[in-house]
Amino acid sequence: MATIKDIAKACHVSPSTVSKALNGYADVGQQTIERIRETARKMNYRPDPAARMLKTNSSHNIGIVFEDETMCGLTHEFFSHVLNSAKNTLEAHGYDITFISSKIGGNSFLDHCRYRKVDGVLIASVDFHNEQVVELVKSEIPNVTIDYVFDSHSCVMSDNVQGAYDLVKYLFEMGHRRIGVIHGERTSVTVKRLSGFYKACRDFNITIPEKYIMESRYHDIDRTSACAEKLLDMEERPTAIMFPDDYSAIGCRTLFERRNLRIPEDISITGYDGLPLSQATRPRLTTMHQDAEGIGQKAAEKLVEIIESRQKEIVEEIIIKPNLYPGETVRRME
Amino acid sequence: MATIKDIAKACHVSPSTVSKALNGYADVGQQTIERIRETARKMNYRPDPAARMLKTNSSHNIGIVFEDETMCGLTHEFFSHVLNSAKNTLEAHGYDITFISSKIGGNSFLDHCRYRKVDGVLIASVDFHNEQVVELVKSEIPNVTIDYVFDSHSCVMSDNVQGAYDLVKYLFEMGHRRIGVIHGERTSVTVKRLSGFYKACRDFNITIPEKYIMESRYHDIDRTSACAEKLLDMEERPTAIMFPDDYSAIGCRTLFERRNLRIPEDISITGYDGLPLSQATRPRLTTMHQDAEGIGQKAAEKLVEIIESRQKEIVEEIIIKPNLYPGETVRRME
DNA sequence: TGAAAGTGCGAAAACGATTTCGAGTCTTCG
DNA sequence: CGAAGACTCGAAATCGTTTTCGCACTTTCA
Repeated sequence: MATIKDIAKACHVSPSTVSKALNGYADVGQQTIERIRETARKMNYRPDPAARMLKTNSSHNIGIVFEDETMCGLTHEFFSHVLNSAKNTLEAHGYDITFISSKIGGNSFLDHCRYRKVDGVLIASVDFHNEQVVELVKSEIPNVTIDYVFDSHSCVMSDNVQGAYDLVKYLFEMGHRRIGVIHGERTSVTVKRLSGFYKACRDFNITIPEKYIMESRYHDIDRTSACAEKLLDMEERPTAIMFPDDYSAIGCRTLFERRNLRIPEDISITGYDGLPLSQATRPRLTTMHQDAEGIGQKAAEKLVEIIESRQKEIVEEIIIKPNLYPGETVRRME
Repeated sequence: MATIKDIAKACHVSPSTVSKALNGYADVGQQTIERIRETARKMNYRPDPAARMLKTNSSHNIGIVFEDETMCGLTHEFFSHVLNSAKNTLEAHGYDITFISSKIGGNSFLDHCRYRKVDGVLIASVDFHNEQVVELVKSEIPNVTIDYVFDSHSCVMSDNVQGAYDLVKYLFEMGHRRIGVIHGERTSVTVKRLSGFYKACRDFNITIPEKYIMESRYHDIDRTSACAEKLLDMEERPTAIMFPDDYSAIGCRTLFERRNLRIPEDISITGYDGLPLSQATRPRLTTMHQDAEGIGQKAAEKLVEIIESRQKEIVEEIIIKPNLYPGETVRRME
């Protein structure tokens, strides 16, 4: 690889001048700049990231914190889409990504970030009350969170209040009044969806018995299935069940089948996420589509903006609206 | 962060000695070594990766090349499992991972690898005839390929010959004689599966008309669906159709439904991969399960072994056997 | 006993960039 | 005409390691 010295020699200037020409310093002559830039291009020069990192403490590398309770990591149906889109966006800006784990470079996320000198970090799908995460968010490292708001920090959110609201509204319009809800663990996302749910119930004058609301975990078919079973066992069972996510909704169909319940004739169900898969399986799932690609891209762009403007102050809360996929798993009640 | 100099001062030795003590050089006294190691531990010292990288040209970083024809990247249902498992294994060995793209650090995979000074690279799910890939495999960078063998290079393979063979065998035993095949693009994996398929046909004395074998692409529901449609339109249609992968098999169920064909009563189908999802949807898909986690882990371990033993010569072809998930999408013919 | 071999350590030169500071030349203006 | 300022540029220090080489001292053995 060509180094800065090679270019210096070729242009009959000093390495300092080359560096300055390449980094846009003001004290270099106009023709010199052009000459240097030209030969750098010709020699296919790229600054050595190690050297630059050593000197400037920045790596052109973005950390990704991405752990969920079920530890499914990269295989997470929804977040893999967010991640993939963020990755593509970051690459387009010349950033590589590094997965942040608390087991490398120290004992915490922050240690790992400092160790690898990431320029910024994207935080998604974790327990935002985790003290390691809080420490990272409050650190000197620029960060953008996904689906959680910290005070005076930028984040990208899916509008979960509206999403849950619209889903209930749809069920209401289809004639459902007895609606069961199985929700995920009590994350901020869950809280928002529940608030949307309750708001809709008030607006449409639906009264939901306490026992219709059950807590499970996202992405956990076994546990969610157990909740669904309890709902089905009630003497006055719900006519529709809202699942925490598409994956568990699809996974729970085993249960209905075992009980000879047809969907949607005997029981209506809804998911959440709008995975491609939810529309590929039969009957098509009624679900709330979240724009995973949009979320990933916006988050990445925001982070790059913060990093390159060198001011952590541009705080913005970007909200992405979900939209309903009507599907075929909700029956119209007469 | 504590540097090597801080430790040198604390131990009243020179930085050189500290470095040597930490890196296991022989010319340091036994007590000196212990003293240095102890204070390094106490001061929570970690070598600066940038400095180390600059000097040694190695980054404790593993590159991942992972692009498929449909460009679904991280969202690929099967490979995300392979990847996730590889990632976990590599992290346990202290390696970070970096996705290799041809758009960063130059114009090719190799450029990017050199730019980031990755210690090794894991190559999966790409077009192995791509000249960029070939260049990378033949380069000085240690690498392990997944599902493709290069001469005198290590790789981890799923036994695709056997897998396809066993799938046909199962269909045969269930009484099927007219078996349609929709296979993926002509990668080495496809070639192996086809050879397993033909071998089984010979062994069981099944004659398959030419037109029953159709080429589609992996993971491409639209295209595969079109192939399936042609098979269904034949005057003597197959009684069973083998799909290239679970995802497209599940996706194509829209087609059967549209034609009022019940699975498996009217038509039998099989997938390939054995994704969790294939067993969560109804009816459970009959498919060949590949141990994605095992593949990822083995590949990672092999790569680490090659890197740390510093000899590229330990060539090994690790073969992972798939196993049949009988499922419920194949009908027993009378 | 003297040379050879073995031990333990440090000085210093890298690796490839960035950045400060000063120096030299040229213009400008009182 | 001389001083001040603008404009270009380079020397050198620095980031935190690794690694070579040489030096001093001790042990071994003919």
